Amino acid sequence: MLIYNTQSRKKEEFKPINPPKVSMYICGPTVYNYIHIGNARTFLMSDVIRRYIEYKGYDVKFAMNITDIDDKIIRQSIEENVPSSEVAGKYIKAFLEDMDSLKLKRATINPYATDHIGEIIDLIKTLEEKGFAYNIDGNVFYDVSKFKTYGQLSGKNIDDLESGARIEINEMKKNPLDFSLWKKAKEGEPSWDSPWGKGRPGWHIECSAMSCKHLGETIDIHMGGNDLIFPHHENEVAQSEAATDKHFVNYWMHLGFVNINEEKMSKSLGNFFTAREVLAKFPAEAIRLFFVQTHYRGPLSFSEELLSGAQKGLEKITNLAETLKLEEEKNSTSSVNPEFDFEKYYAEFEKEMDDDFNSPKGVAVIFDFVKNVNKVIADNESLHVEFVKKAKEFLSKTAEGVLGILHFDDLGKSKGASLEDELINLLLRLRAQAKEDKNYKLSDEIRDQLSGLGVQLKDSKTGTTFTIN
RNA sequence: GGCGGCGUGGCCAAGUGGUCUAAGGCGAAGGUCUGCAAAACCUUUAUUCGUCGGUUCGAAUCCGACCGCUGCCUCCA
Repeated sequence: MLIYNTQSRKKEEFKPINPPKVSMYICGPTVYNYIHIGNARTFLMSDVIRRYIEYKGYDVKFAMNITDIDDKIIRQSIEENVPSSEVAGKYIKAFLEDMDSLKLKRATINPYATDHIGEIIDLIKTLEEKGFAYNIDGNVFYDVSKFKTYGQLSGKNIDDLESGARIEINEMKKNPLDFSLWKKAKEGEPSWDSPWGKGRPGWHIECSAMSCKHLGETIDIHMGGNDLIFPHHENEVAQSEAATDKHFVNYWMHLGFVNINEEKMSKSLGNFFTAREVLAKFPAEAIRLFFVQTHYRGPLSFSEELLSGAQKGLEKITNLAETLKLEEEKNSTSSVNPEFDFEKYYAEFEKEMDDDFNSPKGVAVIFDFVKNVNKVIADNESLHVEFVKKAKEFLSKTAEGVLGILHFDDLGKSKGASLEDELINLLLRLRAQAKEDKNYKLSDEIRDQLSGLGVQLKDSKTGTTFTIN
C-alpha cells in the first residue's frame, strides 16, 4: 500500500509501527458553527481512507479531536450571548449529527480539548523546562528559533517567512513566527488555572497533547486539510518532537479543498454550503460518490449540477444492488452458475486503492463490475444463488464497506412485511390483470399515480418490482 | 516577495515515459428489449492531453520558456 507523504512529497510504502495496529489522527472541527461541505469532504475522505485500511485487515485506532475552546467559539458565545461551553456543546452535537448523516464511521475516540487541560499544561511545562517556550506575563509562546528543523514539513524557509507581509504582529513575541501555547485570559473569558495564571490553551498544543495521550508519542498517520500544513501541523511537529525527542508522525496526509467557481470554499469568503443544507437535497450516498470520484488530494469543484450527475451515476449501482437483494430474498435457484471472475474485480479494486487510495479508479472498477453483472442478468432467465450471493458480497465489501456509497439495509423493500407493502402489492396484482386484459390506460394510470406517491415501478420478465423513495 | 498545486472530450475526472489512437461517471445521438415506460444491454461521442520548444527509438507523462487559474505564508478542512 502506497501513501503520499507530505513530509517527503512522495508516495511511500506504508509500514505501520505495530501491525496489525494502525494509529490515525485527524484534526477535527472547531465547534463554533455548522460545518460546510468542504469540511465534510475532508472528514468523509478520511473515513474512506480509514475504512480501506481496515478493509486491508488492520486494526485502526482513529482519533478525531474536537476543538471546543478557541477564539472563534468565544466570539460566537458573545454574539449568541451564551457561555462558550454552550456554543461548543450545540455545535458538537450538530457536527456529530452531520457525520452520522454522511454515514461516517464514528471515530474510535473524539477527544475534546477542554478534557485535556492537564495534559496540555504538562506538555507546555516540559517545553518550558527544555527551553522551547517562554512566558511573557501569563502568555506562553513557543520559541521557533529553538527548533532547528522548523519549517521542514511545509517546506518553508524561516527567513522567507519573516520577510512575508502577513505575519501577525504581536509586541510580546520574540519572533513573529512564535506561536501561543497558553493564552492569558481576558476579563470574562473562560479560563483554567495554570502555572502561568488563568488562561486557555493555544490552538496547536491540544493536538500534540491529545495525539500523544491517546495514540502514543509516535503515530502512523496524521491527517488534515491542506491548509493545516502550515502553520498548524508544522507547529504540532515542533511541539511534540521538542517535548518527546521522538519522531512525531510517520505519514502526513493532507486533503484537498472544495472549490466553488475555482475558488476555495471558506467561511470567510461566504461562498459555502453547509453540510446539512446539501444533505437536505441529496442523499449521503450521492454526496459520498461525488467526493470519492475525485482523488482526495486534488481540488474538487462543487455545484449542485455536478452532484446531480453523481446521483444519477449512483442509481446505476443502487439498481443492481436492489436487484441482487430482491433475488436473494426470492432465493430462486437456477441450475446454471454463470462463469464470473469475482477475484479479478477484488484484485483490481485493491490495486487501485493500494495506490494512495485512488478512489476514482476504485469507483471505476465498481462501475465496470456493475455493467458486467448486469450483462449476466440480462442473459439469464434466472440467477444462481451462489452468483447472487457473491455479487452482492462484492458490492457489500467495496461500495458499501469501503466507499460507503451504498447501504443494502436502506434499499427498497419488496417483501410484504408492512401494510403499505401489502397495499402496493395489491395494486400491482390489479395492474397485472389490467395489462393482461390489454387495458393499458388503467395499468399506466396505476403506475403514474403510484409514481406520484413516490413509488417507482419496474416491469421485468419475472414480474413487477417497486421501490419507495 | 517566499513556497506549492493545477490546466486532459460538452461537463466532472483518472492516468505522470511504451499495454494511452487516454479509465470511469454525467450529458448527447442511434439501436436492442418493452403495449408504452422504467431498468438493463450494445454502438457512437479526445489520433488528443494550455502554448511553443527540447530530451528520448518513444511523452499527456521528463526538461525549459510562456500563458491562464489557484492554494499556503493570518483564523480556516
